[in-house]
Amino acid sequence: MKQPASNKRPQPARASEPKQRRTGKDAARRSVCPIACTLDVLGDKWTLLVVRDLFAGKSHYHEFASSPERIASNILADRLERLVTAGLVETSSSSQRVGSSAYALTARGTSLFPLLAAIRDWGLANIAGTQARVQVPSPKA
Amino acid sequence: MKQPASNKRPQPARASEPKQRRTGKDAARRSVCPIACTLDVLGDKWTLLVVRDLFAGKSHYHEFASSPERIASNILADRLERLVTAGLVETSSSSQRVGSSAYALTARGTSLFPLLAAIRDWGLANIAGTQARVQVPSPKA
DNA sequence: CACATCGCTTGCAAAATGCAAGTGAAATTG
DNA sequence: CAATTTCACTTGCATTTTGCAAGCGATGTG
Repeated sequence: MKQPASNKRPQPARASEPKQRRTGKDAARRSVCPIACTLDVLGDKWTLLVVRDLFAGKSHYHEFASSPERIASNILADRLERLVTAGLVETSSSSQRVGSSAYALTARGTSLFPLLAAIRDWGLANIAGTQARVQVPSPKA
Repeated sequence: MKQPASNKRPQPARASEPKQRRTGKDAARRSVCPIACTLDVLGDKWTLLVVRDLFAGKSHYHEFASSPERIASNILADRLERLVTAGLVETSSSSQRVGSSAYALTARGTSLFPLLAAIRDWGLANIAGTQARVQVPSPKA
């Protein structure tokens, strides 16, 4: 126990602070930085792959699940739920099944295209062996 | 124990396959998709914040550590090491300390700027309360 | 109506993360 | 120049997230 005898900051300990751990779905925003805030939503290895698949025209659970990266089923369900919560994806209940069946990007989700394109372009230019597949869904094919 | 009696795929079990778990630092590439490959390198909540700080001119460990998001020390050390391994960052041994002291983006690291800008722009446009700070390091100030 | 498929859940082990507290060397200070 | 402070990390540990396999109910199909 070394106590340098000064420099103590005993932290008054307000009794009603829940000791916020910065993790979990309800984690507080880390800062006001737009990069940090975007990463709070999209910053992991799977979310943007689901978005990529949505841009590629996929809409069903098993289509996402059968992408070459083989996302685990529980992770996929979690990411879809988060994307819906974040307002980037909506479940079109066209066939109104029990579980949600068809997913689609919202307008806000579609606005991710430049971001996704920048990531794709960087990968193509900087990682050997990568191949482009996703195309811009041409407005008037 | 319900065994549907058919549809069994007993997986011949080649004795010499190490049962690759797709996690850890040496995880294999998940696909040839440039987006997936980029996320293999940058896909987490912290890596791009370190890159952001590097673009903002920071170069020392304690500068990254004192960013508003308060990255944990062990995570910061890990991310810097990965960035160096990935060839995006180098330790300039200008003052040749024991621990590496000054970090800087390599040319490949600098090429991340459009990606980072796209993320920043999306955040600014789509997440309320975000504020831009990072500026393009003007080539001829 | 047996069976396959779809859209998820569940259980569990392994890995990553968050946090606090070191540690050792260099720089600073008295 | 001894004492302290700062810097750049490490370490230990609890909690959370991930990966993987399996299961499960509700359709769809032959």
